[in-house]
Amino acid sequence: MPLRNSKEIAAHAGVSQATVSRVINNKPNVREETRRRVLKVIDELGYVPNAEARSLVTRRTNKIGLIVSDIVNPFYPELVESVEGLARESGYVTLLCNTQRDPSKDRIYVRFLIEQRVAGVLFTSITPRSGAPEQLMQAGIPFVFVNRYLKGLNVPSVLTDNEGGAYRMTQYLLELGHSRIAFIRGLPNTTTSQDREAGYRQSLMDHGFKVENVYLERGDYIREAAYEATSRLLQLPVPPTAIFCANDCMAFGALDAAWDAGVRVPEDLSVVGFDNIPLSSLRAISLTTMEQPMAKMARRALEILLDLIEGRALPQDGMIEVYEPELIVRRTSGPAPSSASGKGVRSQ
Amino acid sequence: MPLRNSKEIAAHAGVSQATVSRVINNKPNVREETRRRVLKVIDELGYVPNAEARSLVTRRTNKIGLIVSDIVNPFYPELVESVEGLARESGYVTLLCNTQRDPSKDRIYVRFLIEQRVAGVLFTSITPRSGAPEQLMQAGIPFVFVNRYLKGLNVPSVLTDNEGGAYRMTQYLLELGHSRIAFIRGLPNTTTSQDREAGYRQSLMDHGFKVENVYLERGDYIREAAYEATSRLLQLPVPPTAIFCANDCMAFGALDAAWDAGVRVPEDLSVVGFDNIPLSSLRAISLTTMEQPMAKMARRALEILLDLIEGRALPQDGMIEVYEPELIVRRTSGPAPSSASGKGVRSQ
DNA sequence: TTGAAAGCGCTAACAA
DNA sequence: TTGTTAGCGCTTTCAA
Repeated sequence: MPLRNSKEIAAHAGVSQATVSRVINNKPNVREETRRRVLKVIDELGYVPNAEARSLVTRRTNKIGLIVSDIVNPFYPELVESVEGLARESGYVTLLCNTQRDPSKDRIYVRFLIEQRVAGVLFTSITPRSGAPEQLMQAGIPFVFVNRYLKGLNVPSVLTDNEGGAYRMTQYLLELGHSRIAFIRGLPNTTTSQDREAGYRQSLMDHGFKVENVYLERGDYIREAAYEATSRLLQLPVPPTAIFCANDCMAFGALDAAWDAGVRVPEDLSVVGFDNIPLSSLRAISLTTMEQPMAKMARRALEILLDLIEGRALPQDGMIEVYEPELIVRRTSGPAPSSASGKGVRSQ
Repeated sequence: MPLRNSKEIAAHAGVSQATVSRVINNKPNVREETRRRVLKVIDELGYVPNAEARSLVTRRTNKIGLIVSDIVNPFYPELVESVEGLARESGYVTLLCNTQRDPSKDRIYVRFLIEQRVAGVLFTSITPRSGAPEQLMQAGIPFVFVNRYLKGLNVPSVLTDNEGGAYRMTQYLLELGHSRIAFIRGLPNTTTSQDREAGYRQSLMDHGFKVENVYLERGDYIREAAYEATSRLLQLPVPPTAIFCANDCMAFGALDAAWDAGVRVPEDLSVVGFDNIPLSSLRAISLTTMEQPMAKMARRALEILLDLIEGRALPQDGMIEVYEPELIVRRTSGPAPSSASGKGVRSQ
């Protein structure tokens, strides 16, 4: 038995379809007794209004698109939970789009979302030249960036001060006496990785150190790649005494690589990350990292999106909100090894 | 500038709306030249068909609902990725519903999904008496259970042999010489927790041991609760020598508690989990656990759902597929301490 | 091969 | 307070 429609409800209740519409939308000007009668029929027949038909005539939907690059990266679930939770509270349903770290999927997903006539889109993992923002602009659908953003585009964005955070993290390591600090990059095309690298570079330079290319590795924000990168770093003639990973996931990979190489952390090698994902606080990991207030940022980004959708705000130039990350010192970082002059840092 | 509609395309191309419809749906019986002309106009005007209007007339949508209880639990993202990925490949968009471990939200979400007229729903975290299955049945919307299921209801389900897995895990610990094995339950209303507990009990009994109530604790599938539970267990006059947690997340909490209590793992205490989430393989954790092939199970569950949706199958009695979990022995489990006769197991 | 017309389920003017 | 009517954007007969 398929679903009922409002015409059937109207017939059963002996009223017009318009009155049924007024009742289900809590509109005024319905006699109390009529309302009760209609509600009774709705309940008895198990009627559920059709949101698609409603959207067609009201020209508004209660769907929002959420695009993430890698739901399996423990960084994203908190963000997703936050967005989806607030969306539901606000009457919106979330269409999840997981691009599996493939920027070319952005276009495909955005096309999907436009077909669905979503009210707005939240990008957590935007990359340049995807064409996705242009598609949405042409369709007149508002969107907001969170986490990553695009430089030079006036899109409302909620960000962490990645450069400042990385600067401070690097400074923290320098103050511990480390002079050979490696950096493992995230995905090349992302502002998060670029800005963190910039902070790392600036901090080194400001403190009188040179950026050594051998200490720059690529990790693509994934654990396995960071494992490989760390293995390479540890085999250098003069290995680093500290490794700064552009996110926590990669730091986990780095810790594994150090473990397998017999390098003690933090005695021989300091490893630090960025994000402070929930697992980083496990006693057995206890990763030093920069905490991003992702839940808060995600909520704020959705708030802005809802303001845009519901006409409470217009996208203005430079609507960018920046949150400061916080240094969380745990047990994977420590003073540079005293014998830190050459191969001495390696215990194997 | 809002989006175009097919009428505008028709006008610009000098054809009827019906022809535009034929073109965008790749229907036959359109002259090649006409097709090209229409496609050109579509491209120029940036036309994107409206899925909602289409659904209204075809009476089918390409939306599926995915209900998870706790996206932040690292167990779920893999499942979500798998479902969402296959859904997109099959032309469906996924509406994500995260109940935040609150079964009463099931009803609210299902109502949402019915309003959206989703083509089908995948439950990963069903609990009894939510009313959600009944809602969907009345609406004539097919659904499938994966991970958790409901006994006595003939709903297609894709499951792990939780009881068998827990039985084998308990046996493994018994064979290591443990006689005081504690069990930390998951959420009470879930078949996963109940079945794992049943396997634990059966295994103890089959090997001539009694189930001691003091060794049964509640952990609700979350790390923090398992931390507390473990702390209590370790303070018992005769503490357990092994703790079997109903999922990996809780095992992480147990490891933290042991750490804080100065109890060595696995020398003084073995800790094992269930799931084999990606982080369990970290060297610093190295958790012994039962692996569930979640990605595979999720894909299979969605396949079944799509078969149901697209009429390739009917929900038959007992459409239940069971996968065997696999014991992964790592470093959190070891022989029972030889001094395992009283307080000796505690090092602090 | 193409077009005209009807209608999916709903809301919103307007009229009563 | 309630009903009538038109129409949102699309597909689908049926006829040409």
